[in-house]
Amino acid sequence: MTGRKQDKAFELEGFIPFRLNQAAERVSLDFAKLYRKAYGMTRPQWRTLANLGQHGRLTARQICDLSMQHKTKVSRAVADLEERKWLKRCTNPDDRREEWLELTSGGRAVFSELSRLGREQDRKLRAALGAQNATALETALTALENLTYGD
Amino acid sequence: MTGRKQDKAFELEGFIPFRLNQAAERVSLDFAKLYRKAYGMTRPQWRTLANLGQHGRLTARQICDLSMQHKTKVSRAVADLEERKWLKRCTNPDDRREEWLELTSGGRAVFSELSRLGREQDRKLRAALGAQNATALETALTALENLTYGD
DNA sequence: CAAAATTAGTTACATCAGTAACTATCCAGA
DNA sequence: TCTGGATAGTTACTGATGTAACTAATTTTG
Repeated sequence: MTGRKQDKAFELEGFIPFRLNQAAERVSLDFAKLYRKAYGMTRPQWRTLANLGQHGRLTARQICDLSMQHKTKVSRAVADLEERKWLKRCTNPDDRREEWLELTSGGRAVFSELSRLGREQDRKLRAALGAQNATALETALTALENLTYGD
Repeated sequence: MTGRKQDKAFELEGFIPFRLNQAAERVSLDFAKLYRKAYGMTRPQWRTLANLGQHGRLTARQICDLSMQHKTKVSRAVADLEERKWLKRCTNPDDRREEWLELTSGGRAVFSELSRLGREQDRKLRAALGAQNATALETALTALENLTYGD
């Protein structure tokens, strides 16, 4: 007497990984449109710039680790940002395999403007969620960040 | 006296859209590995198959709407799934632009196995989070799903 | 009822991503 | 010090993706 053509026991809508993805996609698309339209930046470029803006001088390797992006993505993002004169490279004289990366003043200006817009989006999101839901979300996100169930 | 090279006022780690993305990426990567390794499926293929498994007969347009995927993704996913004999197409005689899509018995078997694995991952995730955090997350996700702040 | 606009779905083209292979440099051990 | 192995970063190749152009069928409108 159970459903024949549908597997009623599996509902995408109740599946946490699915819902998490939908929510993240929706929320981050808004911000992606911003940096894409205003500065013609891709996601890896924004993440690279943001890490340099936040942490100051880093190597490409450190950006990979911090942003959990593949090294080819970072390599290409760095090349693009350098092309736009938003960052400068400098070989580490003590280990000439590495390059120190730093934002130029132009890059810092872009970062400053985009982080202003980011804070604004975050504020709007929190307002739309309400204080209680925002807190619930942060609690849950902290728990997710500390998960090790996959290992 | 404020930081010169870093913009202390913007911390990626406190930015909800960023954290949501990191969490979603991490969680869904685990399941993506599963359907990729076990069945050589891409994400659009899995989502297409899952929607057909859950809802029964659908048109490509309906799958686009339900899964919020671009029509070219769905078109390609449908072609691939048909190639593997996991779905069959049938032109709607009342509107010959549309095609009804349905899983074959083979497709239903794949869906059944993958949804079993999905439920298992969901269960593990909830267990790792703990009941309280899982509830907080679901509350927050529901709130996010009902957001209209972007419009 | 014929022309124009709309809709379902596919395909061509350009861009973006990851895997693996590559260069250059550094380090560790015989 | 020389040789093998590791590491930072780039690039060639291949597959995935979105935009826009396309075909075919339907609906709308004058």
